[in-house]
Amino acid sequence: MGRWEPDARERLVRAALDLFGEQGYDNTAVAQIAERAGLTKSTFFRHFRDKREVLFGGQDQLAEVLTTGIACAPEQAEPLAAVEAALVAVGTWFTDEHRAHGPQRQAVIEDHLELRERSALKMVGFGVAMKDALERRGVAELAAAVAAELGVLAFERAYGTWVTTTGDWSDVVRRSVAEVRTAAATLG
Amino acid sequence: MGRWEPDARERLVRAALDLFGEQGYDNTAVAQIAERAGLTKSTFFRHFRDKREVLFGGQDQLAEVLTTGIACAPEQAEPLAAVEAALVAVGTWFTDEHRAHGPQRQAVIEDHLELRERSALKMVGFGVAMKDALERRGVAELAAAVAAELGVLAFERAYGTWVTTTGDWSDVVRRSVAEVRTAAATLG
DNA sequence: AAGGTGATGGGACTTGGTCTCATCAACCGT
DNA sequence: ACGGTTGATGAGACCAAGTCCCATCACCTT
Repeated sequence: MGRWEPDARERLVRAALDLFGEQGYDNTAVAQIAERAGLTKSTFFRHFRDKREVLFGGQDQLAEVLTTGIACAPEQAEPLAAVEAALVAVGTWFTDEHRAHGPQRQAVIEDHLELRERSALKMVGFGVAMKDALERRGVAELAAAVAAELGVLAFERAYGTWVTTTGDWSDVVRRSVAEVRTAAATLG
Repeated sequence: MGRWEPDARERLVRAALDLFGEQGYDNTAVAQIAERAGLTKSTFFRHFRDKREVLFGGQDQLAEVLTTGIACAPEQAEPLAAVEAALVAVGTWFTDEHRAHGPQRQAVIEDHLELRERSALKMVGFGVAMKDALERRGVAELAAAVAAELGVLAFERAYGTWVTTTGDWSDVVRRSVAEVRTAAATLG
């Protein structure tokens, strides 16, 4: 295991969040993050692809959750229903710590272009994951793309309200999907 | 104007595209691009925010085209119709050179994560631009978000087929919007 | 006790990106 | 024609991100 203390990855995340809050994202060097976590720059880059990723770590698992969530949805469920099921399933992945650090994490991301960029990429990844999963269910390519895109939109909106309220994730996300669905239906 | 030759920006773009094609994106240093263009690293970064941006330069204008395109759409046009009008208007911005370099540009972007990341950010920007423009027309926030998102989807699909065929942009994009619209309508 | 494994430390190295100052061409008014 | 202004460029120092390679140490297995 670790050469000294365990949980190196989590220590790095916590150190990064703290330092970003204290002195800002740009004024914080990777070496400094590692130092506070009792590690070194080398180790940081073994755990995270780059400096940005420390704020998005683990979101790759989320794509898997979405994929299996759609795959395991009831067979007769229409595309958006399957998407909704998958988004609800994400709730089991959201930890309390996630919700606690949520706002401050979002704040850092909001005012740094390179972080919004990474966020955008993650969202695209979610969309692709959902689209592929839908197609594996037999949904037509175009319909899958549209449903996935609307799913991403619903997810973003749900997450935004979830981190700023006390509501239950499943409630929030179901409401969000319903809103997006009716909006899409009453569009053309 | 320029100290020596004019069109420094375009020369940089061309040099970058050539070098990326010859030796790959990662193996090409900014200094090298600048050198081939008869300039220096300093000048490169005066024209482009970073190395990636040389492949996406000018897309900020495109956001403006979308914004004004939506603003100038017929008043009684529903959201997606306004979006369609804006997307069609983009055709006047697409140059022949754009279409010529399109495929090779896309190829470079496709297999470099950092470039797909930048692309994703641009798309988000287009979405925001369209959403804001729609809201300024009085469209409800949610409906604007949905229409904008579907617009981005239609745009991406249209661009993908446009660069690989010989069709007219307005034809391609109108068809794409129509497809997305019916797909969205027959979803829930 | 000996060897293997996996994570870490450490440091050299490349390059993206910033910053500052000097330079030079074109423009403008006199 | 002359001198000052403007704007883009050149040059180089500088910092931090990210890569690479190898030594090191804890832990586990045999």
